[in-house]
Amino acid sequence: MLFPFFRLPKNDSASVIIPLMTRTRFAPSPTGFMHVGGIRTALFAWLLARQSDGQFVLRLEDTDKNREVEGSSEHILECLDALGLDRDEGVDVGGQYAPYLQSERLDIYRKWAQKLIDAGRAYADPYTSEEVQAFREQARANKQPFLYRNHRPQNPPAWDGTMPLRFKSDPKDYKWNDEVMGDLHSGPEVIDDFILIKSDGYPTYNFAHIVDDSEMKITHVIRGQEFLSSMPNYLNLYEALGIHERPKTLQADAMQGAVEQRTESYTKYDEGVAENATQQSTASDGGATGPASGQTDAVQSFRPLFATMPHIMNEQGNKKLGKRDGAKDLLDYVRDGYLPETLLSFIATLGWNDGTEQEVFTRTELIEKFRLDRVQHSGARFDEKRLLWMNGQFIRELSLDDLWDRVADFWPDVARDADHEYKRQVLTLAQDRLKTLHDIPTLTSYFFAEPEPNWQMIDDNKQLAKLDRARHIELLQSAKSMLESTEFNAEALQETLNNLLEQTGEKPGTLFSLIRFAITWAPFSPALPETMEVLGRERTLERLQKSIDSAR
RNA sequence: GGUCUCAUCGUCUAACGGUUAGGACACCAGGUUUUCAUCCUGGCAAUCCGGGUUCGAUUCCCGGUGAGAUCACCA
Repeated sequence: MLFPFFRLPKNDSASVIIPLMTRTRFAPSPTGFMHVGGIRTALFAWLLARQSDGQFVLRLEDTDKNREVEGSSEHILECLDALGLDRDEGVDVGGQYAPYLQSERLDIYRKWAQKLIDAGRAYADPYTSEEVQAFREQARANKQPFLYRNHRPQNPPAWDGTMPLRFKSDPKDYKWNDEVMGDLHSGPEVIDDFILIKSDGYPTYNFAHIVDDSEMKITHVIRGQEFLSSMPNYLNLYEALGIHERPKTLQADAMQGAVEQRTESYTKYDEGVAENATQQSTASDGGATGPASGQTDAVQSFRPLFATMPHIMNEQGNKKLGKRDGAKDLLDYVRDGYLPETLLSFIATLGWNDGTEQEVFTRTELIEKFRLDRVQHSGARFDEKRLLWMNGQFIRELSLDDLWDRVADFWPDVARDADHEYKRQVLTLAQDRLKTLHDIPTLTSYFFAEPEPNWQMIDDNKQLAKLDRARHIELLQSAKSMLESTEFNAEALQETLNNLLEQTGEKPGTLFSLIRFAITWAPFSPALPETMEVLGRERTLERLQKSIDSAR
């Protein structure tokens, strides 16, 4: 019922969808490397912010000091940077709601917790973890779901910070709307007294994210399906904190107010024009939660909209993709020669499409076309073959200059000191054969180093195996003598090769394969005339002779 | 076990209740006067099952079944 987009009535042109001013956040915990699942959540949040001139916030949820992994904060930033997901606010760039590191916000959580205690909605948990565990096992033995609130202490001690602080829940039915999943509902049986603050003084995710999203005026919470079953608890906590759903009318007003100024907003990101965001939030009558709005305190109490992403499944399709189940570090894909554009497009289309038959999207297209209500409800499997195909598509679209810059780290060692212009020629030939930048060495090595003849390759070839060795040599000798008097450009070479074809009476598949092997000794290579042109007369003829000499 | 979510070719997916169920990846075949690749053409291949509503159901409803998630002092 609450849609983040407002569709204008159709006038003369096609209908225009005006995005609501959004503040989204990506809030990972620094507990290891990032995989496609995490980065997709970040991407969608980023797209939502960018398509509405909103803000994208990076918050780090480092409240579990036991699971924290050294260096993962830097890793997260590296991943976001690799895909060009820039932050408007966050741990690395600051912002008016700093700090964005949860471990530096403990006093804030403490303050909010105190409000709950004062209101009688939070209490100290007097049990030891062993005692709670016993309750849990008892419930299991009775085939009952475990609910802590069934053991809620009659007279809990005053909370001194050494015990966990629990939420005193108020179990009830809930109905709510999810921007992706649609209308959802739950019963009281799933609501429980969960822990707000742990005995080590850190808040749990369940508490901290609600506090922070509210303080940071987040409008859209995007997260995975694993949080769906916690939603009723969150709704109960929002209620206890007096944070209400954003009224529909206010939202509509906000969008209406934004209409005049937003009609051209799509192109602003690419043009680097985003600084009028604050003006707009003022103009939108406080409905848009711009930080500079004079009415932010009123806005602050609104609950964000929720968008639940389907899981990305492992390759067997039987489990949520996870770090322990073969999920790869996103940066590994970059190291393996996948383009950021590919990853962006691929990850976006993992559970989303625009309803047309378009398969590949540029960054700008994603910003224009992404819609939460077109996100899939069911989990999608990660298909590396499709990723490979898509990468080839993007590589072929690159200009030579662009490709040149990107392959700098992928050349084989033998190419290190090669002539700049020569390397560019080689790259030109290789471009439409590359699937990843990592393919560069296998595709180009023989342009830089003399290949070792390997007649086994010829004997393994179906066509060439039909001829005997003497014929192989005879053909190569004919080729060599004809090529000696040929100008070494692709056109002339092609003509010579055609003449040779006529003269020898061989089929192209036979003759050209033989020559190709004798020159490259590689399983595959670019077209023959072009290859010879780039190699040059001297080297081509030398290699032919060497191959003839090595025949056994 | 409780609760929640999901269900179209092998995979990713499209289809205001009326389509020969469309596209893409993969695979197979053919073509582009060499191979691998690119590119082009063609082929294979799907609505989980059972009821109901309807003139008509992939689509709406109910029930199965299957899959996933969750039930932490993790996020």
